[in-house]
Amino acid sequence: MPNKPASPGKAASIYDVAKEARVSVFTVSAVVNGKTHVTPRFRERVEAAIRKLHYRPNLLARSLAKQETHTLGMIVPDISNPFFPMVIRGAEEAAQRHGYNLLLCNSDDNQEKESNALELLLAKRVDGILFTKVFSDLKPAVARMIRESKIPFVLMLNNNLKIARDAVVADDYRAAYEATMHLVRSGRKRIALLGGPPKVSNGEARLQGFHDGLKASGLSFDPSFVFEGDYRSETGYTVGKRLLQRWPDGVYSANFLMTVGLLRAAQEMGLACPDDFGTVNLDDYPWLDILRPKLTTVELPKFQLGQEAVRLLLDRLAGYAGPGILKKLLPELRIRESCGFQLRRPPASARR
Amino acid sequence: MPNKPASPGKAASIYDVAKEARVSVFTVSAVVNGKTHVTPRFRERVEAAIRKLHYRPNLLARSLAKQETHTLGMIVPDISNPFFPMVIRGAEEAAQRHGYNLLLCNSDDNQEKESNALELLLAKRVDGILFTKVFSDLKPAVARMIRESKIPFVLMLNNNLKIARDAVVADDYRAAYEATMHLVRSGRKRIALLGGPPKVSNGEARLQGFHDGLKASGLSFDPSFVFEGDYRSETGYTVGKRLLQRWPDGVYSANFLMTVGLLRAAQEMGLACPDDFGTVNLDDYPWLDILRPKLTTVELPKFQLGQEAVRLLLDRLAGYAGPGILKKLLPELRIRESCGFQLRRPPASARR
DNA sequence: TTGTAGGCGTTATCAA
DNA sequence: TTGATAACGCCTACAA
Repeated sequence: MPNKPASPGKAASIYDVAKEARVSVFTVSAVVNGKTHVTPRFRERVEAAIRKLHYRPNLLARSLAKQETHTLGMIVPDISNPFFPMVIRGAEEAAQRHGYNLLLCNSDDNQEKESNALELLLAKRVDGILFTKVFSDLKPAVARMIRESKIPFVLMLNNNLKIARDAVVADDYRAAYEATMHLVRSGRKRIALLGGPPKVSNGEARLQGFHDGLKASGLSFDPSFVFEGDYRSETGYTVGKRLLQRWPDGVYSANFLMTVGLLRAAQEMGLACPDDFGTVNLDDYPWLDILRPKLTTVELPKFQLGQEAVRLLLDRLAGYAGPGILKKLLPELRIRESCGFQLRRPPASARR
Repeated sequence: MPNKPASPGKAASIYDVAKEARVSVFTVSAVVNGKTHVTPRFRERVEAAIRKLHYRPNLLARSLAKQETHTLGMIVPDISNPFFPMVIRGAEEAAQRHGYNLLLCNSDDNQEKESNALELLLAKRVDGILFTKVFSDLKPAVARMIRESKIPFVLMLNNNLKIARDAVVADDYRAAYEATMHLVRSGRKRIALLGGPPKVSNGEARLQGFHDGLKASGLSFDPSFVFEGDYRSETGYTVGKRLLQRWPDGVYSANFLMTVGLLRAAQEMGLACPDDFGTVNLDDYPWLDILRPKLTTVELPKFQLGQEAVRLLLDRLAGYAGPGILKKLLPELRIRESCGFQLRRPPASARR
């Protein structure tokens, strides 16, 4: 039974348009969805009515009817961590291009918020979910929700394929390896690692890359030069102090915020970078070039990270049912000043 | 007529639960929504069925039926501009606390994307919209959409109350005034303004604050020391070069990204901060303290900006129908090193 | 090519 | 306190 006529304070519905154009809702629907089966005269009448009533399809109703929302959920730890905005832009760009929208949630790497976010996304019936999980384990309840939900998940920055079938990660082994090699190339011999939290999927790879980089350079691996942080600036500071007390001459720091803390600790201790110790930092930002010294970094392709994740998700949505896919994104070493490395060696007199 | 029994691949509906618990959908709905009118025995049966079937209410259907989504739309120029994440967090926090979610869109300060974003939010039937608009004018079509939509809008960083009834902005007059005064206090006499784009709502206030600051200090206002940018780093660089060629000894730069460009330009020109020119930068970040010199800034309360905006919106949603409200957030001067100002004057021998 | 009517999963109004 | 049943706005077989 058709709805009532458009009341003054409410948005026009497809029925209002149909009545105004003296056609059926079917015809209106056909016009709105760009079907070709409509006679020009009818089409014009409908379009005129749409303009007149300022009709705008109700996406809620459409989603309910079609059983798909064309919306992708995305859970990130914290949008105010400067790492994530570009990941989100990458995801958004890829999603938009295929007619999908992004519904974003912050989890603060907190089990409960994570669970709430997931609950919300599932209740809103998103078509698939990008789950960015840097550290901490999965609450069993959350793991179960993922398993029981019938929609595809793509894990980001976490390669625990027991959680989801597909994942896209940075190649942490490679990043640590490259960083370590560069520190060695810059003449460093007592190299420390300021890593992420322990027991994380990428922690092992990073440690291994660090280890192998030292070995390949003929240096020995000393576990007491390995320090664990949690990617936050304060921790970079406190752990950085302990770390610097061991007098390393090189540090690989596994994210930018921790590097900020590390440099603050160094300053308080009267240590200069790169003179007293060199630094390679994971992940780069356009505004870093006003830092002195300019940071030598291993950049992860953040934008691409988001893009690829969406691509995997859309493949599943398009029906791909093959085995799980793990994409590793290659990091890129960007040599600047914080290691004191020069491609062209300075004259011997000026060498350190 | 009740729906079919739960098919294997689909989520359980309220009907499935009702059948499983041998009650009506009404009772299930009452339990789900925490009504008190349900007999304990019925309630238990329903809850057991919910657990068994992993039932989760479909928010699409609920929104359609209740004609409200409990979702607020938010349009920001660019999430990867480090200014906005904290604004978003503030808005999100306030929204969550009142049972609302945020649906985020990037406009890239681009008329078409802005229009698309608005269209999407309206089609998704959000209950209200936070519209962050730093610069550029409103396309007539967009202005019309806002006017015709029956939902409340709150404008952010833009006080054009012809667009929306309520708005929350930073006090740009005050920020510019304070910054200018501080530059003068630091002994600067040839002070330049690196502002935002022209013809923007806050442009005039900023210019006036700058002007009044000079006047109050007995300095004369020279229009050729006023430069216009667009809040991007590249522009800070190019405009910064022109600006520095006029040999100012102080610059008020109206956002962080432009300051980055400005400092890069200065470096290329062999100019040192704060020795050759002092700088006050609008808007502060926790990781700025590893910059040398540490930037003296006028911070805008970003988190609070988002919070207050949501508060205004929720007031409208709660039925407030009074006159429009314009909230101005007071900036906060944070004195550090980039002006060369010392609270405790150094011995005369060391003075500049 | 166009129209009719039933379904999507809720809430809400009336009866019972 | 509970239960049928009609909205909510759209899509889509199936019929005409």
